Amino acid sequence: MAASLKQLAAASGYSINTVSRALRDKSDVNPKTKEKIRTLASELGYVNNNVAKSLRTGKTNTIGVISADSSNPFFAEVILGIENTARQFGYHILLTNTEESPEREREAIKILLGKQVDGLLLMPVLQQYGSCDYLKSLSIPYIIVGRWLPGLEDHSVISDEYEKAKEATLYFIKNGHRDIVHLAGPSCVSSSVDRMAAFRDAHIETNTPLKEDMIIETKGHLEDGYHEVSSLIRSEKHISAIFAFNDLLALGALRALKENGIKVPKEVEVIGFDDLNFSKYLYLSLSSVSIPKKTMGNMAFRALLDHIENPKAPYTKKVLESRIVYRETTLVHEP
Amino acid sequence: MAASLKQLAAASGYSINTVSRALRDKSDVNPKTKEKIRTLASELGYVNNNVAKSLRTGKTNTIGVISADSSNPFFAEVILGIENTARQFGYHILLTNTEESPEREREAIKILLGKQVDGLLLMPVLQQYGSCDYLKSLSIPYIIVGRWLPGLEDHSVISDEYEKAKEATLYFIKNGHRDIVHLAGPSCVSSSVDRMAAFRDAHIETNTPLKEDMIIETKGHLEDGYHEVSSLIRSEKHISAIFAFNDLLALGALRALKENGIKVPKEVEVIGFDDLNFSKYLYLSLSSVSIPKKTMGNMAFRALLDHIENPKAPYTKKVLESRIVYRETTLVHEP
DNA sequence: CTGAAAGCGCTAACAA
DNA sequence: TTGTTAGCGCTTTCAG
Repeated sequence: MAASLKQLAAASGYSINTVSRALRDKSDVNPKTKEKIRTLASELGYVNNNVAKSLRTGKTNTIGVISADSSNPFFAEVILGIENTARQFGYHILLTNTEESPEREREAIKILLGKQVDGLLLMPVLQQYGSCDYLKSLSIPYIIVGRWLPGLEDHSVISDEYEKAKEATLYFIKNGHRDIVHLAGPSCVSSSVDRMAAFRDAHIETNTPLKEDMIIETKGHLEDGYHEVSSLIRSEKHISAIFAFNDLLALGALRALKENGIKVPKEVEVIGFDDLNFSKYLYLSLSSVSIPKKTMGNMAFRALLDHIENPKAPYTKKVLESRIVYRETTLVHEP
Repeated sequence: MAASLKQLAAASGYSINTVSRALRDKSDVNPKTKEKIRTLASELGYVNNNVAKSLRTGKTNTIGVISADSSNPFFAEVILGIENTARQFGYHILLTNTEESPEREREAIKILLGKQVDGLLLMPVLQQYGSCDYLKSLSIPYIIVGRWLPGLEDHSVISDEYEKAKEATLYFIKNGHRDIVHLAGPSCVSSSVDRMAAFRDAHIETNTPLKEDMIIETKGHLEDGYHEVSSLIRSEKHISAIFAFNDLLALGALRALKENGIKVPKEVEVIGFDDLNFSKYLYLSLSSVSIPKKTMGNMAFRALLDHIENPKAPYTKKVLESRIVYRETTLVHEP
């Protein structure tokens, strides 16, 4: 196994160079020679050693993908979009998870740099001290997917979530809701910040009083939605609507409401975020802000590729349009 | 950026070799020398070039992971288990999706071999012609995750799904069901084969008549469950229970039942497979065969690692125990 | 304890 | 059209 150019050269009588050029279909090799070498290569099961090639060319055709948790359906979809597009362009992805830990994020970047990836696609956490500086010092291109980092906004491929989060909140307010709970995401994530800000701003702009204890920070997990809403109900606080940072939280919340005999959407309306694949198939199809996840992954890779191929090109922020899909967890919805 | 050993050597006055050995904390380097070199390295932002290292050592500390669709929550969980464990052992994963296409599977293997991965973790499709031969000819170790391939059973890390699928079907039969629909998975996947066989065998062993048109092959997607059950209902075929190849199909089926005003579990009982994270939080928490997905990924990586470190070790099939979780979509369930 | 030299497998510049 | 040579950055003998 693992025949090398050297062996092909020995077996064919040509030099290593000629074999290499033949295999890469260079124009200055005699077609007949190519043919001979080609057949020999496939007979011997030759596989080009990309490690050696990369060392020589300085290109690995591999990018690093750093996500918080690739099993989260949102990230999973984005990553699929990335992988599909990358493969199409002859790139492969090295995947790492950080569980939103800044330390692991740093470490992941370092390791991926060591592996000489051609670029980085990351969903980073907001950090206190100098993480941006670290990124800024990178010599390879990088794109931030679905999030932003202060000072690096131009590196983002992101959706218009602030606008849509506000629209969702305004929907509630206009419908007369005054006790809207916001199940927020982790504060170290830019999307949490944006969605929460939009939630607040919608209240402020409409002069709607907002009780601070209606904003509940979570890690964005399924169980969080369930537990937080369960305990909210137990505390007998009045809830008339729930705006969730993501569909997982919304799903947990719906379950908690159901267990407590609270009718959705009559007594409580619910809007989630991300529009996961299963959301429209739930018993009560979930109203949600629909983010084009695969497209986001696709665009992120293409943006990265642009910068890999043209390192001097300036970065520009890319904003994808999302839209609210009103389904059965809201009173007003499409049929 | 990208300081090399050479530059560190020049800057420190030591030879390349000494710098290399110091950085790798070899015992035969003067501690003070080490210290000097270390600080210099971090000042210059030295990052070890793993491509060069791999070329020299013949190890990449990277494994290839080939899945059908990493956005499918089942695979996503397994992959997370793989990635977490791999990282723990200093390995990284190169992820590729095949969408159950044999051609893409072959191509993926070839590319990953070219990238010199130290091993392969795959969820392969059953193939007609000689795919096993291809795998058998590989010079690197490989483990088949959650599936099997004829003749390569020893390479599998898998769950006892045949047994549990039979148990689930028997549950239905014992409860008096005679019109049990099986929403099957794609026939090119071993788990579909096993679960369907178990479904049949349970009927045969209990002398329960089984109508062929109650077995419906699907691609295992959410929409398939919804559409197949919808059209089943439209055709006015009597259904009293549904055994789904996976939870996604079950979820789609539940939605179809709900839209048609069919009560679960009173009129139709449903059991899914995989026990996805969200299944217990559904409006009707879903009864399902619970596969330890992360553990499976974990074990698969460890098995692979064993063979990477000890290439001569014989392969042995590893079977993980799964269990049926009876929830609200079955009449009998835990509280 | 440190250094010199070889070479992993490949591609690219240059010669023939 | 083909071959020679050098070298990517690292680790690994082997000498000193």
